[in-house]
Amino acid sequence: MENLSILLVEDHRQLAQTVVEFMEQEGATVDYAGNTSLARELVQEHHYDLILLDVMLPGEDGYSFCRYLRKDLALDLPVIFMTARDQLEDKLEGFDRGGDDYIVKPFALPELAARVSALIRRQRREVTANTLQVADLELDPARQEVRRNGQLLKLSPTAFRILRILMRESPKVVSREQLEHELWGDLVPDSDALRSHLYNLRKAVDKPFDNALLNTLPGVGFSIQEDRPVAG
Amino acid sequence: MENLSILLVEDHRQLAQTVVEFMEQEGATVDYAGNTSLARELVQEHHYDLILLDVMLPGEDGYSFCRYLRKDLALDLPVIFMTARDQLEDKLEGFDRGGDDYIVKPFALPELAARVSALIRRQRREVTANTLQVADLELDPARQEVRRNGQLLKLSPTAFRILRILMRESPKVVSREQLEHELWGDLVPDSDALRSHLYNLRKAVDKPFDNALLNTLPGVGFSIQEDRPVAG
DNA sequence: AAGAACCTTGACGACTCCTTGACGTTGCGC
DNA sequence: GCGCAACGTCAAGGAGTCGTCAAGGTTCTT
Repeated sequence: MENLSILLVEDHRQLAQTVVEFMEQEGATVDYAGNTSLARELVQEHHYDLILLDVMLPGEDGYSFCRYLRKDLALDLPVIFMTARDQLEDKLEGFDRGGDDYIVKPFALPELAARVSALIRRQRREVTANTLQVADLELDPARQEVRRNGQLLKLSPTAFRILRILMRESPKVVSREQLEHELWGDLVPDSDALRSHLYNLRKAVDKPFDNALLNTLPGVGFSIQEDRPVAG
Repeated sequence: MENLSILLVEDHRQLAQTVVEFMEQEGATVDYAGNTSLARELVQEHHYDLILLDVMLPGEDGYSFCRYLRKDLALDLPVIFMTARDQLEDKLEGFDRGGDDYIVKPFALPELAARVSALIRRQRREVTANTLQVADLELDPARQEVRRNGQLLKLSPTAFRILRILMRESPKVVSREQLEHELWGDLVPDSDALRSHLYNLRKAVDKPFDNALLNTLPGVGFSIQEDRPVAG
């Protein structure tokens, strides 16, 4: 649960506070919205690893908000519905709208935490310690080794973590915010240390080779993928 | 559920048969094992998309089998525990051993099916559609890439956002107010910056090609679509 | 205790992007 | 036809971001 960034959308103040406190105690950072209009703003401005979503909300309901996430924003982060509605049709609707899990109130907080972890682990491809591969680049999480074209690369621990994030997300673009939060949580360095790490990472991964795999999209983020042709 | 290959590990004959029949009726192919030694053989010889796993089995239990899958075989396919044990510790153990979901007997078969689908869709990264398409124009939000006729276009972040909105709404016309609000919220620039962005967008999207896709409807808004008939 | 590895910080130039404003063009109402 | 408003075109300026790299300090190893 470390350095997870979670958005909680829930109109019951009491329950919301309980969940927030528990999750933060587990090491997550939690933003809270009591309705979907605030949630819509938050979701456009920040990166979240997972969303906890109540169904019955004032105004727009949770189902509709989930659909908006999937269709309009094309966000594929895990969504867990949390609701008192335990009818089969309600659950089916939740999954049908793109939800990943559906937990009925009242629930035990540790179970919620376990479901969150399970979804994050799958999303981050941490179910097994299999090696990640992008083009001729291989990362072995168990051995803490990175090879390119069979050749072992020497990376600092932080550079390794960054590369691992970029590779598991490949070919998606990873925002600076997401990287920083996953690396440091709430303790992001004052100055722009990420730039230095990226510089060193590039030096190790791309410099000794012909084609670059690590791309910068100015103002957007970074990605690792083969042959991103530069347009004129 | 089409063409899914599922392994069911369950020692209760009656329940097993019910689940098999339901899942096959939904279009899946189901192999069945009443104990983990058979399951171990099957899993090594065949590919499965997902495993439905009872906890209490003769001999080795489900937890242990799941652990074996993850650690020894390094298989990352989704695993759903199906069991009558509803205690919190049991559930936590299930997730802790690498399970993706945990459903308590008795359960409704459609709910099981929904959970299976949700896990498959996440595993395959099919949670969201990955590209928007209008005519020969394709936009991939995750990669932050736009192609026309297969050719990668270079767009500024704002131009990209505008195009994304227009393509999402296509072939509808998007008003200037809607665009400005979605781009900047309440902080719309003093001068008419949108005009510049549209100009640059057009330069990238339409200029290098024969036919224009980006249309202006004076006093109304903008749209992106092929061959818009001239209004009378 | 000495040394190595590592992370952070700061400086600098280069680059990108957004805004702004100027000017020409189109189109519609009168 | 005229005038106004909306639109297309384009360049310049400034804010912010990025690549580069070295120095200092902390932690870890030996």
